[in-house]
Amino acid sequence: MRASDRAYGSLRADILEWRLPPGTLLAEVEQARRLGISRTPLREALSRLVAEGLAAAHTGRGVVVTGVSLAGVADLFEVRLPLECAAARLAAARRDPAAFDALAERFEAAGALISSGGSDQHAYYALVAELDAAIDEAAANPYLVQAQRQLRTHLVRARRLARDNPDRLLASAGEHRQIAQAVARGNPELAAAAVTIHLSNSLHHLQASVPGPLDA
Amino acid sequence: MRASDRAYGSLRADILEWRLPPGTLLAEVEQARRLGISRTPLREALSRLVAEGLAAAHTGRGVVVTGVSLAGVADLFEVRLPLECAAARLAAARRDPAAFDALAERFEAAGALISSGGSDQHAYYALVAELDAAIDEAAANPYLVQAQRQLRTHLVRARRLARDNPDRLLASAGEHRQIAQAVARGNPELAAAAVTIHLSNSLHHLQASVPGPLDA
DNA sequence: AAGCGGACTTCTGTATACAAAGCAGCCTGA
DNA sequence: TCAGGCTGCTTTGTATACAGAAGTCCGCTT
Repeated sequence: MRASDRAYGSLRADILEWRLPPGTLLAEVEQARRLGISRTPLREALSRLVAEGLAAAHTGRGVVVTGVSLAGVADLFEVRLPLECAAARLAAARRDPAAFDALAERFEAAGALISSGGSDQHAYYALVAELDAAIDEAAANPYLVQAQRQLRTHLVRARRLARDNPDRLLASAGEHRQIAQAVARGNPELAAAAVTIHLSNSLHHLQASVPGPLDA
Repeated sequence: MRASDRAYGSLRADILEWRLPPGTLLAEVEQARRLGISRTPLREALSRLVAEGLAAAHTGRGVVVTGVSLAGVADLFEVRLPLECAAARLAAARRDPAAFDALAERFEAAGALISSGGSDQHAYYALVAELDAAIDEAAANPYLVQAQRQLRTHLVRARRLARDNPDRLLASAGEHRQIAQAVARGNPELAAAAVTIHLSNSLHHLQASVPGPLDA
């Protein structure tokens, strides 16, 4: 594996998990030393982060980790809604029913686990990622996948703005189950409706649980 | 201006205008010599092209210019439709009426110019780009703008698959006028409908006028 | 004659050295 | 005392040299 790929993955994970919080200056020599590589591959990693919107280049001062604001989250969902709906519609038309039936059952089990108090938030988000991946695969559209990937990257950071409580997680599991079921049944409009409901609730929860906006 | 930026812009324009046709191998040393720069900034330019989807990295063999296929165009429009509709809806809700009234009039004038036989295809596409930019600005959503930019890049190349005739250009001008009018009136659903009609016709024209698919 | 193996060639990936540009801090002059 | 400019220092941007890997071509073997 290339050093620039490792650097990119490492920095990306650090930013997504807030180990490198917004506003952090990513100086080339400093980060290169930290990751044990030279400046050349590090620069490539940084340019990828900038292209992705996770960092911004300040002329003459290096790149800084970009911020996540509440207004930005609203913008994010304005684009997510039509895109996720389109993905769900396509997936419903082209899906393998068995795969989405299985996912629906797993979301039902996850709901039971959450309500019994034994939930693992990390595992739950991994399951959500599985559903997203299954929809992407069923939609079979590289342009859609790429656009979704960009948005989901920013979504991961936005999640940290809200503190998920068990109630919301339980509701979310139910909404995801509905999405999986609709796709499994091959009903595009039902799938789009389920996605609309989920994203609407998700955004509302985010906006309601954030104390104050964080700067950029 | 940085050398890597110039190289990126130059290569991007060369690919979009088919001076570097699909399948062309972009060897680092060769391109660096051609552009009069060293390999380091050239590599950065190439990585940006790869991230954008205009080139693909073949391990051990450099990067090659990606192809445009008819199937790819269908995928492209599957994503364009929901995204452009969303942009039109947002623009209709947030627009400055005067700007879009002016654009509508210019499309009407362009239609008259086309039907009189004095059309300039390049100038017409520039006008279309102006409408796109106005919608982006009115929508005021950076995530949307970025996603659109990616798709439109590929669209520019796809246009070369079809040979535009004056009839299609005339119809296109009318459709764009309808979009501009709908946005000017502040009617989101009307704007989305106008966009749907335009994209549907546009894709149909593309698919009907292409003799055979080009490989990747 | 055809398939396989090895060495050569050429390419990318990485490191480092150099140059240029921006910023900060300080000094000087009014 | 404040404004302006200058110096030096840090930082990025670029070039080049080196190493590793992959592909290719030729020759050998079967």
